[in-house]
Amino acid sequence: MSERVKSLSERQRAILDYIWDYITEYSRPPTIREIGHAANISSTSVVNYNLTKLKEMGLLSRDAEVSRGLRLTEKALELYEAAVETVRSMVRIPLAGDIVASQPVEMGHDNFGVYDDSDAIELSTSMFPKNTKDVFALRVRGDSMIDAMVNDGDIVIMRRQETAQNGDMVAVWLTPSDTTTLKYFYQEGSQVRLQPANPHMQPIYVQPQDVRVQGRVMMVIRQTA
Amino acid sequence: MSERVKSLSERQRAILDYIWDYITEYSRPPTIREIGHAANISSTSVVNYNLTKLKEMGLLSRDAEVSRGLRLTEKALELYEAAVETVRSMVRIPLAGDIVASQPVEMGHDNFGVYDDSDAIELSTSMFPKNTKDVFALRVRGDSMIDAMVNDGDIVIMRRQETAQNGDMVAVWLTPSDTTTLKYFYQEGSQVRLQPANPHMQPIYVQPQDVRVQGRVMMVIRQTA
DNA sequence: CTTGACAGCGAACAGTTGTTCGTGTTATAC
DNA sequence: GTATAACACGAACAACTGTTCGCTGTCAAG
Repeated sequence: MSERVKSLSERQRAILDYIWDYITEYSRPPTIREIGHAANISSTSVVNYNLTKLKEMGLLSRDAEVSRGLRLTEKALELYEAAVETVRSMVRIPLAGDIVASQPVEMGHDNFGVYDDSDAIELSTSMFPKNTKDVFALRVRGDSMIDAMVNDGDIVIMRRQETAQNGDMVAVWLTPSDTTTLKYFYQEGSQVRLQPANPHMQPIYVQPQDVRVQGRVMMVIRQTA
Repeated sequence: MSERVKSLSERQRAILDYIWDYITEYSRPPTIREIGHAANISSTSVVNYNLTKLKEMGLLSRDAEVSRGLRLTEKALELYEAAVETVRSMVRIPLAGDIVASQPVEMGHDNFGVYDDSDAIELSTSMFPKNTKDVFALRVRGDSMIDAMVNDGDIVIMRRQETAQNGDMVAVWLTPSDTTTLKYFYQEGSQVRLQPANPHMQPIYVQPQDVRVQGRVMMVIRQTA
């Protein structure tokens, strides 16, 4: 995120700052000329030029031929919005880290409670009636879990446990391939069937000693807006 | 407060509603003519007249001689955010029904607040900073949306709106094939690109008149335990 | 040295936008 | 019946606003 910001020219930074300030103060986006005046740019075309640049960086979106047709994107808002977290009476689940296919799930055994407060997921107790001990959230990195219908950026809420019941969706560490995947777990006779969430995909069968259950997936959340 | 609201004429109510909806959707206030068009008022002066009335009632403030110089006051915001205030800490979203590929999304226009309490999703407001008007949840039936990485039984939380910004994930009704799908929306020149959430899949290109945006997908939730 | 990308300037244009004015309609009070 | 206020209409205007175009200057690559 911040490396993108580094590439901002001084002017673009000033423009972005002004847009943010203006919206904060007036609850509406500024005009091109207002931006130009604030950034000491005499020509509207220069403002337009830099706005296009900012748009290409994904920091704002524009509605063509609409007065004040500017909007800051989520990416831009992140730069300005400090954590406006307020304390609420509900389940607070630490966003403990990332989950990637190439390494085991990090189980924050020791650093429990050391997680950053701003990085947490809040869920209503009605959706989480059970106790929340050993429950944590992980953000999925990469699209290696896409076969489990879990995408890059999704948040997986799971409970740490080393065993699984049939039908549980679990995060498992596969020793032979050294990979982490999310699968439905079925103990069948002497072997284990790992069933992808995507019903169009075929299950894989592994030996119990090659499977290390890391935790049970309780929920997958995908925020698109 | 409410006696003041009673004194709103039907037109003023429509205008205020439109301003609220517009700001929610576009993050900028509408113009006088946009208001007039939405409220079936042919003359800008009539809109101006009613805006003055609304201002006198303290429901909005205006910046003279500034395009889109409208702002809703706290008093007006109360009218729309009242529902959220009661719960305070979380948002209660009606589970309005099912979403299937073979028919348009059902939009519960009128039965707002009449939904069954047991069929609702509760989310923390920290995950949902915006207003919750026209926000509802649908349970996905069938695996026809699997290409959008949305599975049978998943819950889609969406906001009803008929337009989309580039990059929004939307539920769209495709006229030629009579199907509903979830796709990322991109207006590109004279055509629309619908990008599947699964990055391994190819986008489809359609003509704007063949696409009917039903709503914006704000979140997808999958409960596995 | 030349070229091309990048950044910027100023001017002009067409469409948009808030404002104002004269007029018409309706309902209520006197 | 008429006066008054509230509400509405359409037209016109000046200012505002996004867009486009030709041009200049800088600077690193070839």
